Amino acid sequence: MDRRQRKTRNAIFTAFSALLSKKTYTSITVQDIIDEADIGRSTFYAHFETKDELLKALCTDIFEHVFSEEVMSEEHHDFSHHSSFRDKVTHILYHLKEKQQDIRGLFSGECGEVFLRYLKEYLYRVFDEHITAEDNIPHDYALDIAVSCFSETIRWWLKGQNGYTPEQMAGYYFDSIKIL
Amino acid sequence: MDRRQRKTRNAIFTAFSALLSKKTYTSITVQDIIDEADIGRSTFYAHFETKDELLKALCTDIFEHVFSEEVMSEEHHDFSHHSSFRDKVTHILYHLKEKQQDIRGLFSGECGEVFLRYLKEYLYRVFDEHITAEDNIPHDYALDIAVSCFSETIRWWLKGQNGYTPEQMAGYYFDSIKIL
DNA sequence: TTTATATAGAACATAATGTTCGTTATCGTA
DNA sequence: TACGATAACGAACATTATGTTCTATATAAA
Repeated sequence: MDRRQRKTRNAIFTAFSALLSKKTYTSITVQDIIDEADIGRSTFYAHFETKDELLKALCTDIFEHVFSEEVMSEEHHDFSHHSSFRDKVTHILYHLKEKQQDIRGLFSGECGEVFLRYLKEYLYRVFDEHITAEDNIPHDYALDIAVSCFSETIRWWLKGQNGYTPEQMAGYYFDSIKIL
Repeated sequence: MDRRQRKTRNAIFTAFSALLSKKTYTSITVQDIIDEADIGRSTFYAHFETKDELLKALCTDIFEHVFSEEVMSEEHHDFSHHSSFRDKVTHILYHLKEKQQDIRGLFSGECGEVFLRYLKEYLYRVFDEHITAEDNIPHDYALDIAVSCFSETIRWWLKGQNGYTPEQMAGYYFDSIKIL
């Protein structure tokens, strides 16, 4: 990828993230992004067909980090092997904490729908093997519940003052759901 | 309220619901609603300032029924007294089933965000007194989990072929969550 | 019947989207 | 470092949807 393209793409992402922390998704116009990123109009459309595409690209960008195996900070190194499901969950929470600035704006408002759908797509893949068949309860229902409870846990965590550690949140999560 | 107003308002609601089952919220234009409802342009704006206001009004309309005490069908008469929390939940599920045609379109797509926020507002009020303090788990977190798991239960239920009864769904719900 | 008001519908202003194209700047490479 | 490719610029334009205004007409309530 051309250095100019990388630079522009990055400028758009940064501008978009900054705007999302100031105003709501629908109220942000392409013009706003162009002004904030300080790029030409046609340049924006050369990169993204629509504002929605940009949102999706930003989500993909974030999730590629959040669900990566790599270890960023020192402190959560212990959970990176994630032998157990609980360790895996904790590992994801550490990654989310690192990206919390970018994520906060995405959770609320109208783009929450898109963001959540993407988040859940990833979570379905990760959680699937860990949800074991329960008596009477349909498997896909149990998976739905496990996934949406976890995304709700993330939302609650990031929305607050964030005085809780990833380990604590994993604890709350596992203490709330019977089916885990 | 003038009979003409009632008629128009109803035509708009019906048209909007019909459109929602065909296409997505953002792709629906005011013009689409006007055409479908067969009303004049200025008439629409006399009733609703924006498409979002219409969506909110429709949600309010539906929830006023869903969370009402009244009993519609015969079969769920037994749950209308809702002495226990479980009975109350079952009662709500019966009401949701009656409105399922209107609700399906609202759950998916971009208006899902708005619909869910409204749904959860009601659920918070209903559930609050039934979520008792647990050891270690913050009360508002427990409430969040209870509410979002229930709305996910509803989503899962209405999305499927709906071969499950309200009683069964209440059962699944209570069997999934520890904190109830 | 009368009075009030809701609706129809055309015309208009506004605002955002998305495209086009000639020019300029920057990149990767020979 | 010079050259060819291509990305960015930015003005101009077409298109589309929004929301407003106004007058004539139809319908409701009394």
